Amino acid sequence: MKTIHDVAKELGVSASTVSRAISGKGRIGKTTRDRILRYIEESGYYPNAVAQSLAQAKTNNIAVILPKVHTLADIPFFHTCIYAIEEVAQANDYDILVVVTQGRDTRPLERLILNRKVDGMILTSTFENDCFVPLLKENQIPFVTIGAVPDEDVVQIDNDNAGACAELTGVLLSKKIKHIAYLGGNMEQMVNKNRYQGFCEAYRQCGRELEEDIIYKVLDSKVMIEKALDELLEKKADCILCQDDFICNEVVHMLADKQVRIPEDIKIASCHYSRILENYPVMITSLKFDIEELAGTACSVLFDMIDGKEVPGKTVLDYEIILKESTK
Amino acid sequence: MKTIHDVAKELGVSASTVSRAISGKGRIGKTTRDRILRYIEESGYYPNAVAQSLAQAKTNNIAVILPKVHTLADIPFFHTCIYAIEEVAQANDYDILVVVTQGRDTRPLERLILNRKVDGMILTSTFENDCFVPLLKENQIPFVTIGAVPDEDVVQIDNDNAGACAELTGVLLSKKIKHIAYLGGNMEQMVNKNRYQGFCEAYRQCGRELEEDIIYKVLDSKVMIEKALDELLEKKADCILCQDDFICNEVVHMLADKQVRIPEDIKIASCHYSRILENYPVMITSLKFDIEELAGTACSVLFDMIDGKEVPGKTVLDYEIILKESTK
DNA sequence: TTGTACGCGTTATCAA
DNA sequence: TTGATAACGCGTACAA
Repeated sequence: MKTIHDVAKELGVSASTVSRAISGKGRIGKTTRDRILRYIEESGYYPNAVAQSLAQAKTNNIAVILPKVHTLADIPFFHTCIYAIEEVAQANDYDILVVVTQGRDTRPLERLILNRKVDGMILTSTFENDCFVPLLKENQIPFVTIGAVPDEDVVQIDNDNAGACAELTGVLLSKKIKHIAYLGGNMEQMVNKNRYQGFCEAYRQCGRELEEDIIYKVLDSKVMIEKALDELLEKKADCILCQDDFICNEVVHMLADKQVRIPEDIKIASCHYSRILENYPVMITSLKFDIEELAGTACSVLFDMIDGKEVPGKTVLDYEIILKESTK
Repeated sequence: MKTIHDVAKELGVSASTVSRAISGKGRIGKTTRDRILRYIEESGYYPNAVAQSLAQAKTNNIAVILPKVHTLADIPFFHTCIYAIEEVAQANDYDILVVVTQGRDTRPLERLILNRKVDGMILTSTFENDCFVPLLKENQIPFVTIGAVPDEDVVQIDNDNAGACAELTGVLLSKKIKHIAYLGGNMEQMVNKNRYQGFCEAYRQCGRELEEDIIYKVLDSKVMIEKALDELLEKKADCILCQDDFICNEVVHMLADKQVRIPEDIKIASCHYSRILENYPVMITSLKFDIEELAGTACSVLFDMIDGKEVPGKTVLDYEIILKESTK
């Protein structure tokens, strides 16, 4: 492989002149610069990224931190995050390094921090009591989160989950619906917590009392979902608001098994639209977020941070409410 | 950040001694080595990966090349690839760099090659006339493919798609099934080509003629699938073999719309089991491949290549035939 | 405007 | 067994 010295020698100039011609930094004569640039083009010289990284203490890599997920309902979100981030990164001459973390195991992240192979990181999942955030702060790693965190001085990009859920709930309440059951799980995840807050907020705004007996907040298995479902059907709920598509998916199938019709017997809405919802005979009312924009924005903001620019502490993105037959 | 020289100075030894203590390479006294190792442990020194990369011409990174996919049927496969590769990489002290390519656009790959940020690559998708393979060969990049390629001297890890499809077809033929319709799309993808070959092979082995009029090989849109479906129903096919889950998914929904019952009116089988198949009222007969093993093996083999070890030209992994009610 | 010399942090070669 | 020194390839003050 050809080095900058080879080019310099072949052109009868010094290596630093070649370096300047490439980077555009520092003064350099127009003639020589053009000559060097042309020669580089022809000879196929390309700077060694690793050597650049060492000299400039900048890798042009960022890390995308993913949680370990396996359910069909969760996969598309992170898939879209990866693809959207990769696209923005590519456009900015960055590469992305993907790291998977499991639960509260911080070791993969610690290793990544020690290795210093990246200039910044994107957390694609956030928890109320997040163990990754303090680690990154301590080590002064530039990072952004996709999703909210309680910590105010963390740069976060989020959809307005609370607002969206409040509006959706409000719409449901404004219909002739009497009893909305809420089916949620894993309240440590910020997204879920915010959605539930929005749900409560809508009740407050309408001056209605929450019906605690048909609110389920810790459903983390199919068995629990089914139990909750049986109960709320018993209690004559006339609508089910599902916190995410995993729950929604289960509910739709269980209702089909039980011969309960949507929306004739009970209405259904989900707080997240993923493609999995396209697979039902009945279209589901849901909240739709632009994940590409979410992740792409997160990436752009991170690059600004790395460049030392001023960035907003929190970027809140919009949502859409998709009304379909499931709540007709 | 502390460097190896800092450690050396603080310990009153030379940098090279410290380096030897860490790497284990070269001779070093037991006493000094232990002393250095202990001190490193306490003081929290950690070698700079970028500097190591430069000195050793080894990045300890590999790239995972992904095609741009968006359908719910395709996403889980690549998701599992990423996660499985990341796990094996992590265990071998490697990091993975994810790059997305679109169609036959080789620029992302060219950029990656020029940058030399990785020691090797994994192609997660293969085509009959692949434009990435020759590029990597020319540039002498160590790489493996997940999926087959015609080029014999490419190291490839694949499931026995042809064999699996042949066996599945054989099973179907051995039942009282008379007319199997074949629904396929995008024959440039090696996996699809091999499945079709398996399908044909099964007919040959049974001494039966292919029924060309109910074989569809270029279905790349919902409209085309629906047209094919109408035709084959007209022609009294009694079973449909779907080349992948995207097609299977469409077929299942279209049949439901048309009030055609599975398996009473027509039987269905798919050449790929993904979680999307779990979402139907009727379970689908299908081929099941262990994607984690597939991708994990690909990664291990690549590491062996990078280490200069001898590796098998082609690794063929097994499959399972899952017989369900859809072909009862 | 250009060239020289040194630093980035590590490994490897060669003496001692 | 250990230490000095030279790579690895590039960027950049500083000098010319």
